[in-house]
Amino acid sequence: MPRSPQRFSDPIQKTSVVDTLATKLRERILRNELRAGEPLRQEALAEAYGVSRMPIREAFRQLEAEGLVEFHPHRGAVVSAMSIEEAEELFDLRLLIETDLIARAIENATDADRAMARAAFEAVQHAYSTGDEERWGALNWEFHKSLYTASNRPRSLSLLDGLNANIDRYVRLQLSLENSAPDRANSEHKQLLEAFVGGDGATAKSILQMHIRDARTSLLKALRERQDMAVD
Amino acid sequence: MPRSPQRFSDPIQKTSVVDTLATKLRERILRNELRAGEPLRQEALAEAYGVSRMPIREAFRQLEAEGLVEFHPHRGAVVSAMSIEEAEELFDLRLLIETDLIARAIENATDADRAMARAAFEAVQHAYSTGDEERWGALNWEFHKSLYTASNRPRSLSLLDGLNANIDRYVRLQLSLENSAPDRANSEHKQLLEAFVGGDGATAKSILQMHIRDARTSLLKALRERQDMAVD
DNA sequence: GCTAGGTCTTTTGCATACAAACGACCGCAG
DNA sequence: CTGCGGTCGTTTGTATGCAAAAGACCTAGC
Repeated sequence: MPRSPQRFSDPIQKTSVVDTLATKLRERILRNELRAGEPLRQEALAEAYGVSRMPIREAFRQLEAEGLVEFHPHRGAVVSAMSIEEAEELFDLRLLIETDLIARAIENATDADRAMARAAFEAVQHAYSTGDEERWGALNWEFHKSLYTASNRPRSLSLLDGLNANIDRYVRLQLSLENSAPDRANSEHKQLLEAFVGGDGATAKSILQMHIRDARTSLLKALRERQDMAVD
Repeated sequence: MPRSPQRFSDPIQKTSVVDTLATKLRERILRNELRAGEPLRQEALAEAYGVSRMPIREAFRQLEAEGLVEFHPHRGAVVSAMSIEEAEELFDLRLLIETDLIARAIENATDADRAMARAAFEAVQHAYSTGDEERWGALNWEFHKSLYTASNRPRSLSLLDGLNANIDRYVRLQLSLENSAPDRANSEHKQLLEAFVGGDGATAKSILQMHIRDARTSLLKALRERQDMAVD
């Protein structure tokens, strides 16, 4: 029942079906539309997206590697569980890796890198001031990444991308519970940008450390307060 | 041409075909039997393993997520490239994460954990003294992991597992070039074990730091000396 | 009433089939 | 000789089909 001769109405379609599916499913998991523990039926999803089960299965494998899905032989895939412990652990990993990267990045940063960081900063600010929460999360992460690109550490960056996706599940949950988080984050971002542009590695590192710790603390607090409805 | 009624002669077969394939392919990549840049033909591998292309593709996705394979739409999969820069980066990540974990682990370690670490240590020693190089690598990693299990950080551990697999490609290359690496590693392991068992977090952390840095240095040296034949 | 076993249904796992994409080769024109 | 376009072979991408596993339900025996 799918299979129109040309599969997409959108004329330009760069990515493969599997990647598209992975992106769509990932987004639904992050939105908590597909809840933790929920079984992912291959046939049902295939029908919903108008594809066969094969690309769905491959997308599952990808999401499994990202940690968003668990795949059990002969028992199918489920959205992976969330827990406060995991959130803590994810933040600690971010803390370690990001603070290391920002120091390296500052060593190598050129004017172009600093300009990019400033632009990314302003994009977050803008989303923040217009109250575009949906975008704020993504732009927030883009800003952080802009501070690390000059480190020239592709592997660490893609690892962080993965961590961020996982953390995003918790952050979105937090945003749905309480709204104060972006306020502090945004004021801290300004300091962070200044330190980065100023080229002071040690200061930037300690501000970033504080920044991530603050985010961690406020997230955990929010999650604990609504533990019942939030995780599991 | 595959498809005998029951697919495996070996009576007990816990894992799915995809996992088995992923393991076999991973091992071949680590052994450098499948060299960096080498294209992985689905049909050829399927025939070689007596399966169809579907599980092969799924195994590719898994290996891609582990960083051992690159998958390009409509152009197939190739064994991912190696580079000295990547080796450096991987070691730096290990350094960050492992030193953090060992401190946490020492906080929580029980007698059972310490006993496990000692047992793992002795296993490496044994492989070392019998010159069983093939096993030394795996046991070496098992020993390291035994120092971190008490940290109760499943996510970090599986992340490290992935890093280790990638590093293993380089380490095996090093071992094929020169043999001195395990000597120093083994003497350092003893100190490491003592510090861990002694419960002194700061000391253990700094010994581990040195240990990983030494491994990093000697690996990079070996790779640089034979850069031509080694990477790429 | 509760457990053990058996059948039926659902769902997965993998094989196969076919269409579309890519790349190599070849001829042709400049 | 070189660059360009078309054709063919190879390889990938995805749909479909079928066998086997897992789980639900139902019955029978204790």
